[in-house]
Amino acid sequence: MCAADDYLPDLDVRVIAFSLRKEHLHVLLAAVPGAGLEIPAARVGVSQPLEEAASSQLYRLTGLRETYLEQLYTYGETLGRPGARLVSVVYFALVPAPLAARENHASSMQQDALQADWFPLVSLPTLAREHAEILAYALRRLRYKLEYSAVGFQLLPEAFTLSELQRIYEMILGETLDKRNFRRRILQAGIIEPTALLRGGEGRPARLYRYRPDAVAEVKTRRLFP
Amino acid sequence: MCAADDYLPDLDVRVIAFSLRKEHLHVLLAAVPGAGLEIPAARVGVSQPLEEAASSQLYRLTGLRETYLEQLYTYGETLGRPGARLVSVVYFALVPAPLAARENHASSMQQDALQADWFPLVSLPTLAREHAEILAYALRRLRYKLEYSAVGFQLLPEAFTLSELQRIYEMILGETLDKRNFRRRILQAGIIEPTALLRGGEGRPARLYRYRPDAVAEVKTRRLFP
DNA sequence: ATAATAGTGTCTCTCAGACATTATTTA
DNA sequence: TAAATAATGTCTGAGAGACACTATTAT
Repeated sequence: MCAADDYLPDLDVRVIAFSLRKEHLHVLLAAVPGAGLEIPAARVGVSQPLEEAASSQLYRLTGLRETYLEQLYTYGETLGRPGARLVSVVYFALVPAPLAARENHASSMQQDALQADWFPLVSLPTLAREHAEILAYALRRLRYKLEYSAVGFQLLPEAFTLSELQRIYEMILGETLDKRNFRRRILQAGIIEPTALLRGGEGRPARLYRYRPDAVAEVKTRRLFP
Repeated sequence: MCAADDYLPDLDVRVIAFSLRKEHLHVLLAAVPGAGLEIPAARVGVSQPLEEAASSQLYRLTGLRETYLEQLYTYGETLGRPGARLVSVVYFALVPAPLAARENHASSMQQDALQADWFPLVSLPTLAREHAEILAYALRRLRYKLEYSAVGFQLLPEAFTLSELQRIYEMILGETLDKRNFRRRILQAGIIEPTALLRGGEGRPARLYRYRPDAVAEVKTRRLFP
């Protein structure tokens, strides 16, 4: 035991990763022996920046870099033993939907190493400690962010159709949107642009769009108050 | 030295307190011997919730409870020595403007105990380490929050005139607002209500308003994207 | 009476929201 | 040719933003 222990609670970094799989929003959760399902955690190395710890944890989990990652909140979790403290800096991440081909491939291999897996947000199992509340807060923030920023694209592969994009918005917001209004507004915003490609399938082929890398991600929200 | 030290950076809680003094926005800063001016910090007690540590720090600094307090961000600060880490959970607080009578009274007594004092945001002295950036971020968040929530009232005493309220908005947003539009919108929002009182002075006396305690603090922002 | 501050109404233009039909493909 | 999905335009109502004068008090 160390004298300073009184004031040095344990510290880790956790990542809530959202992704679309099979038309539903999923989260990445880790099965921790003896504790149940948790938001996956990682220790922070000496003189390792917090965000980098989160980012390399996300790489370990998904095999992806350069995904959207943002600090969410810092929780002082109460563990079972009295006096024991765990401070978790929680990040949330948006992981692009996999192309159909690699869906059960490279990424799941990475996950197995940490016993992490994707769970659909509808019909979620019981989580450890306060993790259900933390996750609920992350989802609220995601919904809220979707309303004033362009963050939705981070959940899609590089090229996507407007119908796919609309379905994402509907899925996260939990309501249906008018097709014409949706297209008008999303195109006016000037953050996506058409490509020369079409995607075939059942019905008329759809034009593929892509996110404009030069576009400002955050749109200035109209001030309303006052 | 303890074996776990590698993974247990030092942890504290800091509070950025904004307040209006003499027609300018001020911040509370502490002079730390050997380190210069800092955002005031407090240790977190064993099994003390983070927010409570911040809230009692704010009480120590200002003598006030029940002020607006919100978690801002968690920084891993780099100290001088290599390998040394300090993780700070930073909160920001809005402290009501003092009534003219008690301006240099009870509250400054409390501050002296911790060598903390109010500094105007215009013409700010040099701060320790990364604290200037952290403060700039807090100010951005305050501006942003002002645009979609009712948080501005937290900087005023219980009763205030519409002109005073408008000056707060102008001061924080750094732009002038139209008087008639301001009044129309703030009254339509239904979060303040007139009292029976007037405040005299030079010129026509102004009606006093107060924040409606039953009002929803956060107004739903019109979705814009898309 | 003059200086200082409080208080009040209208018009225009933009944009969100509601709404139905045609176009192109595969089976 | 039927079924499936993509693509497109207009009208209306609400509200943001621009704008100038009258009212009430102290000096």
